[in-house]
Amino acid sequence: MDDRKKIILKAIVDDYVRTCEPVGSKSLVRRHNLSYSSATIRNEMAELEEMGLLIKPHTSAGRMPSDKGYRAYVDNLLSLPEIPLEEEIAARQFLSENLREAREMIERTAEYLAEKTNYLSVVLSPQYSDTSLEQIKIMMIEPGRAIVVLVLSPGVVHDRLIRIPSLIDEKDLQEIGHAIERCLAGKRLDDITLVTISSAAEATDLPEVLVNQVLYEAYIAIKQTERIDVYIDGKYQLLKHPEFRDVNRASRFYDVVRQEQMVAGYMREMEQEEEQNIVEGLDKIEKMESAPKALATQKDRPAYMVRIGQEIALSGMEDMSFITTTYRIGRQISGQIGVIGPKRMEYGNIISQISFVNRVLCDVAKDHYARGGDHPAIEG
Amino acid sequence: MDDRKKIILKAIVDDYVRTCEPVGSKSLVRRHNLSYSSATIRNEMAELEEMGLLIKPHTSAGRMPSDKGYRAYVDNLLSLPEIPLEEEIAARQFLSENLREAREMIERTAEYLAEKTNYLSVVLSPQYSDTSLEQIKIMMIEPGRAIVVLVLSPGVVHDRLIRIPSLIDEKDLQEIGHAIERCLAGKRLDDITLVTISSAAEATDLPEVLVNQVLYEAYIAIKQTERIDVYIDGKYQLLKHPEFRDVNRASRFYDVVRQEQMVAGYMREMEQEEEQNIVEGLDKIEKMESAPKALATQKDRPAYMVRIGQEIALSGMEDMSFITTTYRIGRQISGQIGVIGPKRMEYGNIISQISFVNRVLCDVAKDHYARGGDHPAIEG
DNA sequence: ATTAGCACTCGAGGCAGTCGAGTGCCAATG
DNA sequence: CATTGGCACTCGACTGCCTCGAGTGCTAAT
Repeated sequence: MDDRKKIILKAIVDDYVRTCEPVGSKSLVRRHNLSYSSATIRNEMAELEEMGLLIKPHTSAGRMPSDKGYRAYVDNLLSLPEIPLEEEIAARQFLSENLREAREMIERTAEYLAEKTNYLSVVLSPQYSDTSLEQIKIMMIEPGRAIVVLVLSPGVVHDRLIRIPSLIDEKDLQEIGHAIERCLAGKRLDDITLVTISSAAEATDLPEVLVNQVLYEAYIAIKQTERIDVYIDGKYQLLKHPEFRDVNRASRFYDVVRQEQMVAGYMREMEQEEEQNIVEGLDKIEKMESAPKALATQKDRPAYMVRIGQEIALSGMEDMSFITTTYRIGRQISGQIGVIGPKRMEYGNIISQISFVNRVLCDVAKDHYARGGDHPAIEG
Repeated sequence: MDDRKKIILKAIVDDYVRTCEPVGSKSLVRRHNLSYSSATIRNEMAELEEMGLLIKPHTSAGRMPSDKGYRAYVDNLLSLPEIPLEEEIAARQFLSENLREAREMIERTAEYLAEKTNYLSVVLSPQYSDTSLEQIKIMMIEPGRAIVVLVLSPGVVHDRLIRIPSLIDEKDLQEIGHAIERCLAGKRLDDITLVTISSAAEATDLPEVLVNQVLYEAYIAIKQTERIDVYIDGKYQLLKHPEFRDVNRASRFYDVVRQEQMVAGYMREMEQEEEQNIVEGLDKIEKMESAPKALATQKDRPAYMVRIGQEIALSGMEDMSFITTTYRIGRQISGQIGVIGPKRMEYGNIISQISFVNRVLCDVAKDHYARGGDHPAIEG
């Protein structure tokens, strides 16, 4: 593809993204001050159409990008705007202000991204690979009920209410708790199974039936920590985009979004693929080719993935584009950030934003975990 | 208003709710096999219009109910369908299956209601009036961080991560925790203030600066338990209703819904009013008049409130109707259940549903709190 | 290789006419 | 005297027709 074709394709995509209307040769020349006549453009357009990059809604209309056209645009023609410093300061402030729990950080990330992009944002809570259980405490609430508090190695805390046999009293529970802790503390989550945990039973003198039930509940609580939490924001703003005029289309889309766990699962899959692509991508960059779906940017800057239309393997999303990136906090913690919008999306801008947010989130998180107990003094 | 007018008004509202189209005299006669001619109906309609119960979009169109028309319908003409027994069994099952935390119960209530009504459902987490603090435990996570676990009198558990001075070690923290518990246990939440809690400082030998900070954080954690959690479901189904064709209208509505805390606050207000109305309502029922906004049904059956159009004091909701009811679990716990839909709403059906769900929720909750530690044994 | 020019296409928008489901009103009626 | 049949009128929805403008592809000239 020669340079002129590239310029024209880029111009068409840019215009179409702005206006949502098929763009014609004449107006393209006018709007971009091109140094070719409209006839030339027409010829080029015809060729681009033959290559499958453009489509015409009907004979006498202008052209709009096909999925393949967007693909080419994203892979080769993208310009990524810089995020100004004052915005960085604001974002950092927004994410870190009055921060207490990791959950809030994730929620705010989703909120910020939705706000800035006007599309739908999805942020997955961190997954902990190679994480181990540091502490486990069980506390009596009342006869029959207790709370399990788990501390994982990167300082993450989970808790869950459980039911226990009402015969167990506070002292018994303490004892069982200590037994479990002795048995599991320091173990990797993956290594904790019903079998490992049941060995804790041997360390107590209490009747096995009682202990076993507590062990089982504790086990469930531990496994529960691996659930992915999904934070979605900006659901409604999408309605403002013209492609959502069609109610059926909108409904079909929202039917997918409702199934948050499915979206989350899909994002995790994309993460795997992204990792592969980074490797391939670096490879290709050396050979001066272009990476296919993931653009691994210079080291230390986060990579991202773009899925366009049919490429999204979630039925109901065929008309959308999905941009994701993986955030990593230290080695153990990783999660996903994503933006979903119409195919007619401001790719450059969104990719800048998502990479930017990724970076800020990591910084804030590191800060959060590092910062000790320095804290404003008590008032009143 | 004579009986015939009532029949006609009811027929018009029913038809309009079904079709969303102005209903004319002739088709009304046809559809309902009325024993009057269309001319008679026309005369009656003209009078109903004069009374402000009906409106015409233009001269030669049929009539549709005005806000006041809906009001009259809801207050006097409603027929409340019975919920069949098998649905009751299913609902009970759905709400109580594998239930661990109270939160899940509320979430599921919202889900069930949205599913059944095809409108938007809002459920507020319980508020505890006259609640006291039963236990408070503080546990060290790592230097600088701890978790506060609070148990309130109806067996409700809250927790929150806090920051503490990193100089404090596990033993100190225990000591402070016990001091707080001694000082606060059994106290009503309303009676706990920064002053009461700070008296706990005197019970320890630790440096006041350190203790004060923990006390402050614990205080925040306690106050935090009074936050209202809002569970909303069915946001998207509303899009399927024809009144949401207009994107601007939809956007305006969603702008309100996004502000969940505002909606929650408004529902709490409605609760107050409902209580008043029940009293007045009972009064009026004795005098054989009709209650205005809240229809206090026979004792033990829950009351509900209906707000129609302009009556909703949330700007952006003028085109909607809002039905709420208060659930009460025992004396101390109460919360709100609501359904929001277009004014053209199946009032009878929704009111039946919402009252029904209220009843089931209460039953399940009582069950949940009563049930001891009887639980399936450990497997594996 | 580029471009000016021309014939052709197609959707959007404006206009007139028809149709159907309404209405209000009046005079006839049991 | 409440009810009803009949009639004239209204208005939105639909249809067909026309024009306009922004496109296109193709060809011949530069």
